[in-house]
Amino acid sequence: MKWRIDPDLTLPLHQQVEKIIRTLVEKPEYQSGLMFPKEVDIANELGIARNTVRTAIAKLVQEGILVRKKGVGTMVVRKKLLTRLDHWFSFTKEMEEKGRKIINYRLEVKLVKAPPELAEIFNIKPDTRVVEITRLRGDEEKPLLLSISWFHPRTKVQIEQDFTRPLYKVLEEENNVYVTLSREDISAIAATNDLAENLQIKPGDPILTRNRTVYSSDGQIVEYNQVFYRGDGISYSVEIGR
Amino acid sequence: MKWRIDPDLTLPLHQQVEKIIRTLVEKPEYQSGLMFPKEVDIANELGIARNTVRTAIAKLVQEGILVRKKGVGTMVVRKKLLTRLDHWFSFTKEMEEKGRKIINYRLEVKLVKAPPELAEIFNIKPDTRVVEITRLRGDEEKPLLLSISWFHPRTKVQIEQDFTRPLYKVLEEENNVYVTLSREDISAIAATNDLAENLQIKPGDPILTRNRTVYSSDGQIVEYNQVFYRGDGISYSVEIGR
DNA sequence: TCATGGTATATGTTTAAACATACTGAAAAT
DNA sequence: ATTTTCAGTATGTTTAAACATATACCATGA
Repeated sequence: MKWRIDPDLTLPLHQQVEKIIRTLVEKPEYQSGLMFPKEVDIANELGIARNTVRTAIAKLVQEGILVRKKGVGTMVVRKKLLTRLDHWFSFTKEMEEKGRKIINYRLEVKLVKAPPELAEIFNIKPDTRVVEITRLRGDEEKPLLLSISWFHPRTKVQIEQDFTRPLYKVLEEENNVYVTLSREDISAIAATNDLAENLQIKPGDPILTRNRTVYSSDGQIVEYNQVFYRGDGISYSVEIGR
Repeated sequence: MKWRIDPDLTLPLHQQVEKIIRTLVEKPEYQSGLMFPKEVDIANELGIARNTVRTAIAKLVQEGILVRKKGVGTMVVRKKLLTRLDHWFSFTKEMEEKGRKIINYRLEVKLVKAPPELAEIFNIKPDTRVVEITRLRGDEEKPLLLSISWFHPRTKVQIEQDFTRPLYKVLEEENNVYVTLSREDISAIAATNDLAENLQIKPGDPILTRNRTVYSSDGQIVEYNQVFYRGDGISYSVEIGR
């Protein structure tokens, strides 16, 4: 048996393997899309059981660093990703858990020319036509958020599809796209006139925005999404002593 | 053309077990702290291998629904939790990844009487003394965030401790507290005079706030934390065509 | 040409068994 | 009374092996 124990004395084998794989992942070959060594090979190479390698790999899959596909192999996810799929609908879910019913004020699907910034994100030619979905959603009382999504042409999303169903289900069943990861940015901005009108607040009022880049299981961009939340719409924070 | 077959017919065993455990978890006995059945028992009860039960449980642990302790057993985490530990420092990390050096403008540690709202969250008597840590952090140019933390008396955090090190390390090594989960609320507000002065912006400017309740591995509250970010400090969102 | 079908391949599932280790609590020693 | 020791318990680790299944690719036949 091989003992390559570097730092810790008796670290579990699968954690040692995890470390090894973590450094492997950094190698440019794999970063640029080369198929990762198959688990059986890694196991043989290290002289350990396949299952031990599997638990190590599983951890990295769970972290969104590796993506696996049955019958195909394992690949390194290209970008640094921040959010897991199960974080996906956190905002909506959170609101639903608070007992608020979500209703759609407006749902608009159209084909538009990709603005330059979007073209750059998608890595496509500017003015390529992409599907744009605008949603204005809220509770019975008032609109709470404005969401705008664009889909990469690769996904073959059509404007005729039924977007009233949950988006990830539509993409899976109709477009054969499996979303798994997203990168997001959150910030606070002051409402523009346009946003203020949509969300029925005053221009300059605080707005919470979230920009998401959504990736499929094979690491390719599926969707770019911007959401604008009313500052008073999401959270009922307790303000403490100040 | 292929259509949908009944999904549950040949679902993997461990996923079926996962479902079973998910419903088990809902039972009030477990919600209120009763030790969860041990994996060997579950395995015998269902007549399957221990390993299969383990993979099912592992999934729920990963989701933060269950907490396990070697030699003790498995417990249901009491509250609905939103964030995983690895999401913990996302904001700070994100900034660091963007190449910005974070510097501390102010670090203040004091013993204060718990305000009523905090006392309620901590479930302690009002005016109980708790440790409060205030941090004003930012880049070379300007402060970016104001963070205020309070620690539950149970943690035995002392004002003499060294809080310049990463907080979770301090808690682990000095207080024997292992933080694993947090519940958070994010919203946008307009800057109060006090906040505006601290963050060097104008009153009324948008601020991103995040309120976190931090739990230890045994499901008890460790820390309550409020952070106020400059609206323009966190993200460099690409604004698209509007 | 295009659809069909088969096969090699890589991951996914499941079992069983042995040993390791952290924690608890009670008994024994100080 | 306090500490130490020890055994029981529940989870953690690791191996090995067999079978299942999704995918890709190639060969065959309409």
